[in-house]
Amino acid sequence: MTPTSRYTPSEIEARWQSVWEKHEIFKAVRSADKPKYYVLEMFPYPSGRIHMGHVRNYTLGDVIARYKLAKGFNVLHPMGWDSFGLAAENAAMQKGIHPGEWTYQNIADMKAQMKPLGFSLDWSREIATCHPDYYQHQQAMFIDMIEAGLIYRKNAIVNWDPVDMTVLANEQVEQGRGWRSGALVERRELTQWFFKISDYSDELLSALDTLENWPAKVRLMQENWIGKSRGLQFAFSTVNAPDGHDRIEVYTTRPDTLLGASFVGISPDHPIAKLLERDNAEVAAFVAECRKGGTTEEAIETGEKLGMDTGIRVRHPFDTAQELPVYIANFILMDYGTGAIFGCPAHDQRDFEFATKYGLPIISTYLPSEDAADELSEAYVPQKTEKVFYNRGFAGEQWQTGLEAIDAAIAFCESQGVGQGVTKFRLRDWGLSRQRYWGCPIPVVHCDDCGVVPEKKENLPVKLPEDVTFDIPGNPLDRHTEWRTTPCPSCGKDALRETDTMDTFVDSSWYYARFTAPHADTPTVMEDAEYWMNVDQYIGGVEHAILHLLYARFFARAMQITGHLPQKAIEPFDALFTQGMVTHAIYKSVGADDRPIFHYPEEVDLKGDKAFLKESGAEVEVIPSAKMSKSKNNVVDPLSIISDFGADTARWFVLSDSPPERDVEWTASGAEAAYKHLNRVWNLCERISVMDQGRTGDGNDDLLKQMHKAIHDVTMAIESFGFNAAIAKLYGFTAAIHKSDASQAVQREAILTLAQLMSPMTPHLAEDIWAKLGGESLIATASWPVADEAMLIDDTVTLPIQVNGKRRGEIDVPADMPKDEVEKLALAHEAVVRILEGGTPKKVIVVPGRIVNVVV
RNA sequence: GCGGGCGUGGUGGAAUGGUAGACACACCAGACUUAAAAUCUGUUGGGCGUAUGCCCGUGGGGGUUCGAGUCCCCCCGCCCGCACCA
Repeated sequence: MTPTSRYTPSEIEARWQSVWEKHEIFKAVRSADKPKYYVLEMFPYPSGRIHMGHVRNYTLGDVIARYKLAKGFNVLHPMGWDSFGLAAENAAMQKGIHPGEWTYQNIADMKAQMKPLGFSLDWSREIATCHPDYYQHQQAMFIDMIEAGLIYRKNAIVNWDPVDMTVLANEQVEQGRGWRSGALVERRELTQWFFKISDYSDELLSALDTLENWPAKVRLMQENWIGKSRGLQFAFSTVNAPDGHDRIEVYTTRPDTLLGASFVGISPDHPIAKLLERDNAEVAAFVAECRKGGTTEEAIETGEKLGMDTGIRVRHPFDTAQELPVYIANFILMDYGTGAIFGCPAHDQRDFEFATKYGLPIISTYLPSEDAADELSEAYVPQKTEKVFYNRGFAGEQWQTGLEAIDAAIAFCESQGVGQGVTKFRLRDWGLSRQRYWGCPIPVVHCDDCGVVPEKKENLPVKLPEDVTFDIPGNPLDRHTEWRTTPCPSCGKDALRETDTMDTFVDSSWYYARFTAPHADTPTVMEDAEYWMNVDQYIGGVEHAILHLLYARFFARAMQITGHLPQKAIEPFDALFTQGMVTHAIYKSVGADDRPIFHYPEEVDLKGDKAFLKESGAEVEVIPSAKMSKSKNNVVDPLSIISDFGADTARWFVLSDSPPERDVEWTASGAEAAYKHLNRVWNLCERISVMDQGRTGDGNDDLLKQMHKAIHDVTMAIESFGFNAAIAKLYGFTAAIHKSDASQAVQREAILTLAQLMSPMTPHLAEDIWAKLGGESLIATASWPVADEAMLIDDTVTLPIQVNGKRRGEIDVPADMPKDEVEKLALAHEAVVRILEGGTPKKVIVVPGRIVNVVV
């Protein structure tokens, strides 16, 4: 049979997209009589080009959105642009274009590239964070948050990126380097704005337990990042210390090792160290050395413990005759705990190394057993949950776990007036000031008389000036006198605007809320937020597990406090899904100068698992599956895939080959296979559409059963994010229709159902089949098919028969046959009879509908 | 170092504790064709004197169970996150 027409995705995809657009199928309108469903994919930075990662991310979201729409939900599925950021300024410097012009052009380009993919997006809600329509509301909320005490200014030692010439938050420093520039981060003292996220440490931590539909991995990463610890804070009294320092406060999570203390260490940034530094050249030199090394990779790798005896001594709180030396040590951080520790070399490897180096005593407080040697060759550091023998314990039993001993030690110390139990967090306040142009201006004014004054709300937005240049390093706002000069909102005198802008993570911390009322003249509208929030399903890369997702959780709380979000939105993302990357093989050869040459996929021919250059025929090395990267030339451009095969093929393939949480390898053969399959479905539709309508055929019930099974299986698979499994079922169902000899009516019903089940993945092809075979209205608005339970039950089942757990045969029995009859049949099976040799089995296990196991 | 995850054919991957390898790729064979492409059909975990039979097989070793890829313990390997955090 020859098809009367060919599958031409370019034609049908454009056609259906315009139909959907015309009918505003995906426009979300609040409606009291329908349950809502909010699907959100992490919005993109407008680099100007979409990549396969975007295609995968938005396809996953689109499958959910279209499925939920078919299930009768009022679906909100918006898209926007995370469009402030450094790349625009870099482009401005390199190409002499204004960052805004560059950004808006990229947005237009990317949108044009996304449209052909046919996502069910409500473009009427599109937002761009760099637009004053968006950031004026961010400025308004900033002012509210200052008033609510959620934002403050302080002098702080900050991470300074010397390449990007800006401050970075702790979260943005990776291995001592800037997360974007890769430059070694320096320390600078600046006056900065901070969000009081640390006030919410405990809350952000405990609320993680409520996020049941988040990946455990992400919750754990946040838990570790927040870093809660319980310990004892107390003071050593000093001997011969400088005036005003008759005590040194320390914090420890192991107060049970207090009797093993052999020294006190203070940070090079500790006030005492700073005091000594002033009039002691030796100390000054040492401290300078520590600071220099502090953040370098080298220092972390070698990890050499450096210390310097200050000459100061402290008294042990439980044995005042015992005096401990006070060292300045390079491994003690000023911003954790109190910036001072006591060292217990017996039970801390780092302290052990330090004590060995400087000849300090090593005193154990607990041992693995009562008769264990008290001389240690390395620190003894068991798990806190392990029971150990306390030879120098001072609270509780001699045999107890570390945890018990710590609790007992805190209680004992508190009762003796030596310090108190304290809970500390690793999470620091979020520094949001950036010395950049292309960000949301911080809406405050610095007045000589009134100090720091928030801008009046009626003066918002504080718009970025357009007339700026990037020919000089640094922030152009600093040198824009006209823009900077403004009347003080409080006294009206000439004053200066703040020239720092906000960290772009602020922009992405509330965009999900803005989508619920994207054109409102307030940041949010309560009724809309009340209706649409929370995001029912959020989808994005795991790389945002800490930064973005923690900030957004904080921001939702801050917005709730300032009246911009309802209480219910305090955790804005009900369910989170983190998808894997799209990877591709790398084709590599070695050039004349021994340098690797990376070949583009289109430059090589694949023969089996080997690859040869098209030009020369030379074999090249195939490095399996790595993240798509421009430098490795293993990038596949979605646009070329769409023009070769169509959007449906691209969508089908990224879903089909791997579970969505795992990486998927893009292969040319896989993409072609997807295309071939869609062609088969198309041809099948052609066959049925020209078939004689009066045709009766055979196996009608059989095909209908397979159809209901497919409805059931595909629905279950979609519900559980098993899109690859759903597609496997769809392959099977397609083959069943293909082989079927059923009547035209039944085949038509089957393929219409197939089209519906495929429609979340390949919406254009599905729509076309629907139209061709006379489906009612549009498939995009059709209700999801429901499996008939009665059709799922088979009359007869094939039961495998095992003897001692090994399969020896099978029997076909009616599905409702009683257990004892099944047992009789099984025992009569020739393989069982042969093995039993006339004996009787010890036991027969019949699992109805599943298996029979005979134990001999 | 701490925390988490993963390990199944040539490949990507399926398997509510119940027939391991669904589905797809690749390979091989066949049909159609002058030929090729496309399309269609079929085979494909390993082994056994070739079978409607048997043995082995989910990183390795042990255990629980009538039955383990799946649950428990130990080990090995790979991946990810965090890390001078007191």
